[in-house]
Amino acid sequence: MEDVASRAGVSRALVSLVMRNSPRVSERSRTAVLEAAEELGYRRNLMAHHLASRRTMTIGLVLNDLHNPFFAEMTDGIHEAALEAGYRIVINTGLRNLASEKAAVDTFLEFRTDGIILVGTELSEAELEALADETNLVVAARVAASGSYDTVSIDDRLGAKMVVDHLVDLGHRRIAHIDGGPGAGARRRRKGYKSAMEQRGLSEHVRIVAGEYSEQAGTVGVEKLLSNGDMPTAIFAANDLMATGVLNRLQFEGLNVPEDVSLVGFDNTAMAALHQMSLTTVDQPCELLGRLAARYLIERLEEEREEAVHHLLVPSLVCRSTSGPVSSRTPGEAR
Amino acid sequence: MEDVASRAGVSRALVSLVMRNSPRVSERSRTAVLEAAEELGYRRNLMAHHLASRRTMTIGLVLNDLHNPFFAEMTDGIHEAALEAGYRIVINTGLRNLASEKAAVDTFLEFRTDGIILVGTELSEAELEALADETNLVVAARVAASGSYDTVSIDDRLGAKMVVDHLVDLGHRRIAHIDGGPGAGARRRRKGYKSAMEQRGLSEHVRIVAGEYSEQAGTVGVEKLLSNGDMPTAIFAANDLMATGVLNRLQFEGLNVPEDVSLVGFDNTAMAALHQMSLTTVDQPCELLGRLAARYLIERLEEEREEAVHHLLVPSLVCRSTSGPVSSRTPGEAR
DNA sequence: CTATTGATGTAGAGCGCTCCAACTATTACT
DNA sequence: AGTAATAGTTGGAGCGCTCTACATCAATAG
Repeated sequence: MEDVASRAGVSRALVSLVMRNSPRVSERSRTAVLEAAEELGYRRNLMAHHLASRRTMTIGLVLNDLHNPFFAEMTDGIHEAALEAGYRIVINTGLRNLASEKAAVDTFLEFRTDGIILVGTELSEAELEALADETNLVVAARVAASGSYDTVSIDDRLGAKMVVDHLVDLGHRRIAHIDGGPGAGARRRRKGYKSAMEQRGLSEHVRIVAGEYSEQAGTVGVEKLLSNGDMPTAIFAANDLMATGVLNRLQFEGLNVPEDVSLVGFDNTAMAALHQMSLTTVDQPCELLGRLAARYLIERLEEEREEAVHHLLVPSLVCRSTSGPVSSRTPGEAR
Repeated sequence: MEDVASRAGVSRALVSLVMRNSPRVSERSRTAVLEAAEELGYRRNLMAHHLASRRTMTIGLVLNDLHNPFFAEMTDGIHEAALEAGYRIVINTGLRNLASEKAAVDTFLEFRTDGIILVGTELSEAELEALADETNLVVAARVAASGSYDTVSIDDRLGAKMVVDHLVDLGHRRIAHIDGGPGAGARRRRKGYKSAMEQRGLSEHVRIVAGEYSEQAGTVGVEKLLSNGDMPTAIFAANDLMATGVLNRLQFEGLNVPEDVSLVGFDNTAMAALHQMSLTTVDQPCELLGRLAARYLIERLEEEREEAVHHLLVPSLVCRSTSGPVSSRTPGEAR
């Protein structure tokens, strides 16, 4: 910077002003500085910039699983909104395990990003609370009632209820759910499933198989269902990724979808819309969720809002071809 | 840091040593410092740390498209290798367009990450060369012979040749290729396709449709093929993502795969293995590619290697159910 | 002709850390 | 005891920037 300054015949401070394109610089010195910088191949050092200004204009984004298209779609929304407001995004991945997620968060904390957006976090409420003490926090794809950080999510419970209602309306009674374990919103989807089943008088048919948000878990889930009592006539998979595993395994076992077993997923990722899958699923407006998450974080930064905002979006059911009326065969002989 | 030092009854410099866990600190002062830090909720400031040490121990990773599972799988490999060597990864996305990719690169340059890994870049050779002048650079999923940066890739040409040979061996002659436009390796795949066709004496049947690495492009590609002369008996899509679009559209048009048209993709992403797709495709060892990319970059950093390394992996063909012998119907009447 | 103002420009302290050279305390060896 | 080596510790300069307070100067006003 010193070099650029002397080359342009101005002071270091002036170069700094030009770099931050301050309006109080004359056209003449501005171009002189810019030229000098260009000639010297000067590039400002963000480390020093941030250290001195105590602002990074950077948002840390922690994605739990790069493999799930849901996160990619959400990122698009966040990216766009952040860019519009002049913020830069830096991503870290949680790799679907707590330790890496904490490492990712720590990195951002040490980098002093202006704020953090957690998408699909597996941290406990207490940990989130502590984190919100240290930085500006927005949690996406998870519901919470905290007073110290914002959340943006769809109503997972309602989504699960829609699934159950849809299936029951098609005549299904024995509807199993393969859950998402510690995944984002998984608990709520499970609860929603359970209470909806009870509401429809099907408490005795509630059947929950432990899983996680992965294709693999879907495969395993089907195996468990098969080896373990009557096969249900419908399966509600906790997300689309898992649903692909379920579909795979069902077909492998010679079961037809939806004739023998109906299948419903959750997320409505691009994958679900593929002709080959054509999965009935619950739609989440991913991009909108992302935009909102970014917007709320930026609000905290720019307007210094302190009270927490909790935004719950309403999901909708997208009916495709993996769900259909319950078959006329006697239940259980599907195998 | 000052506070921690005085609380622990030592000097600032000692606290710094503890934070970087230097071995030349006595157990006693180490625990004293750690305790004091804990009590004060002290967290070192990476900005300052990096500024002073002129090392960031951070690798900038630019992914071109979060939506393509190929990138996710590759990231796993990079992440793992980097972590083992004590480096931290920060991701930025290029959003499949040049401007955002440049912005992503600029961010890393300004952040002074120790090096950059570009996965599936669309930058020109000249731009890469210039970039390699400014930082340590490894380019993955792209072939180049530069002397100033490393590349790690599979042999796209060979992969394309394998596809053509496979299809020709099945009796196909009219094999079309929907290309990947500016995408990583797309040019080489196109060239490989062309020269393999020529080698097999099928120059007259070479037919290339312009596309890009997206599902959408696959859909459009099929439309172009349909509306524009004889339908080929086989389609070679530039990557799996695009192949899903192709498959989709073919089925929508009432064409059976592989009876009417054979389809082969490229990448062997998890998607291709799904029972619903069961796509014949060229396998890229993504994780290995990632590991290698990270390793080469770290070599540059730690061993100050200067000569460029170019690592070309051999792809392999995975035959699934979208490719089969050419049908006996007269070509062209498939529709 | 001096005072006021607004537009530009500048010096210098400081952001939170690392690194170097130097210093002290301890142990080892003749 | 005397010297050397080793281990542990420290002050202060400096990383590359921003920010505050102030300086300069031409234009306008009184």
